[in-house]
Amino acid sequence: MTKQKILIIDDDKELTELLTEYLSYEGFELEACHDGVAGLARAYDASFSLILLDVMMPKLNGFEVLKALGGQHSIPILMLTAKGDNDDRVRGLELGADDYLAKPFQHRELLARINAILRRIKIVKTNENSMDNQQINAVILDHATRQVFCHQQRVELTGTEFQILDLLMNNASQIVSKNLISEQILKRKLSAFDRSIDMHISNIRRKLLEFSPSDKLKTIRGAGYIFLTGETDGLNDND
Amino acid sequence: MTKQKILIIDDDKELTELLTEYLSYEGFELEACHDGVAGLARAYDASFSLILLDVMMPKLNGFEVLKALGGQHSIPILMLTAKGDNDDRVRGLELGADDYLAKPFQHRELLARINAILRRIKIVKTNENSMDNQQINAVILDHATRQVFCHQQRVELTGTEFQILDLLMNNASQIVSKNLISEQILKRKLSAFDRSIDMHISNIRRKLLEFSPSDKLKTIRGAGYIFLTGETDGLNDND
DNA sequence: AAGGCAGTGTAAAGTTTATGTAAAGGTGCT
DNA sequence: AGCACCTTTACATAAACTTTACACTGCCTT
Repeated sequence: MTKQKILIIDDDKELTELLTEYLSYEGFELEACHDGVAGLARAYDASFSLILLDVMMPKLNGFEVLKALGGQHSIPILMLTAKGDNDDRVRGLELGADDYLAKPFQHRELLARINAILRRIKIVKTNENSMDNQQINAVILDHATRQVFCHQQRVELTGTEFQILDLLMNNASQIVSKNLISEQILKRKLSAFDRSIDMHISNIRRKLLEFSPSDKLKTIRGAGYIFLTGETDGLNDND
Repeated sequence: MTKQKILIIDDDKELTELLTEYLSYEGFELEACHDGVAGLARAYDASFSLILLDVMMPKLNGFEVLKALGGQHSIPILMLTAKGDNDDRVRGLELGADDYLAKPFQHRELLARINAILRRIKIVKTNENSMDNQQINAVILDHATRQVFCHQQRVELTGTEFQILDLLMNNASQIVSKNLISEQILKRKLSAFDRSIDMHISNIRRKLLEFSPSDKLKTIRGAGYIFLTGETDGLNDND
């Protein structure tokens, strides 16, 4: 990953230099603006990961910059201020700031707050792309793409096979009856000589076994099937 | 949108009741736990949007809960504490908290901080899915001019085709069901033998293929379509 | 222990259903 | 009317699902 860029908007040049040095040392790339107008102009550069915004500034103060950005700005903003008073804090947050730190502050706290914001954004982004996947016993099931992986290898399943495997994995280590599978997936009562489910199970088994040494579906004669977790749950045949 | 749920973990029952009342009034749904163990158990319920976590608690304190959650927890955490000292704040943030508020606090500031965190998450999520001018897999979609380019070549799409491609690209690498396309774009329920979407997809495919060697729309039989990113995501047919 | 029986595994054949697409038909706009 | 677009129809094809058939396995009975 490339260095993350931080924009400092603060008229206190001594402070910006100090912060530049400290945060550079921590692995960020810094850029400083010394008044609100210049800062606002740079704030639209999407390459910044975060903005440190001072409140007391010439031309345009921090609150005015926040207002100009409209509260829905895509770059997170951490406000800095000499005043520590409550109303200022609330006002900044309500105008769209993500956090608020009163001067003077310890560098370490600033860093912790910066990292907290960036970390949260990263988590959200990651989660967006890989939400409802479950992994059990080397089998990964991805609902968004309807893909299945077994030991990191792509397994091609049909829609019904996918649904049955999903059902079994959602009830891993528990017996799932053919009856339930039939009603839940095939949307019909299981009738006397219906072998469809046996066939689907057989196909899932075969496809998974291409990439795995052990059978992950255990048959319980007369009762149904179990998806094995692979842990020592006494259900495994191969141990 | 449904109410957002907040989990309060704090042994001070008077405080949790007060906060429950206040935040309920502000449109949140609250649930309280009065010790770290119970709170930790509930913290895995993904239906919560945010967790308010007290530091001083019986059984398991706030820091221990944070540690147990492992710093990569998908639910944002706002720490509450009686101590206002700097080291505690930094420690909480470094352990994975998103923000830190010292007791006693004004309700309005708490609300402002909660909203700041939730707002940021919402912005990130929205941005992830709808850049105004996105390019995926050599296909550029420009909303401003409603133009589409494939490998730098202009592709003439009709309005519906554009909207469908937009929807698919906004959910690149994810299955988009015909049902969703129908309701979202055609503004009607997908009925039994409606083949419109198949036709639109067919037309988009044909037009894109004029300028690209590979089909960018993958059919998932019985489930829908996927816009392929072209990266090695295992979805491609041509590799 | 042998035999029978019901439940299961699976290859292969048979059937159904979803999709691709050309072409015709409809709709609304200029 | 002419045009652009959307929808419907129709048929071909491919994929998925079910049924059939037979082999096998475990369990019960005798």
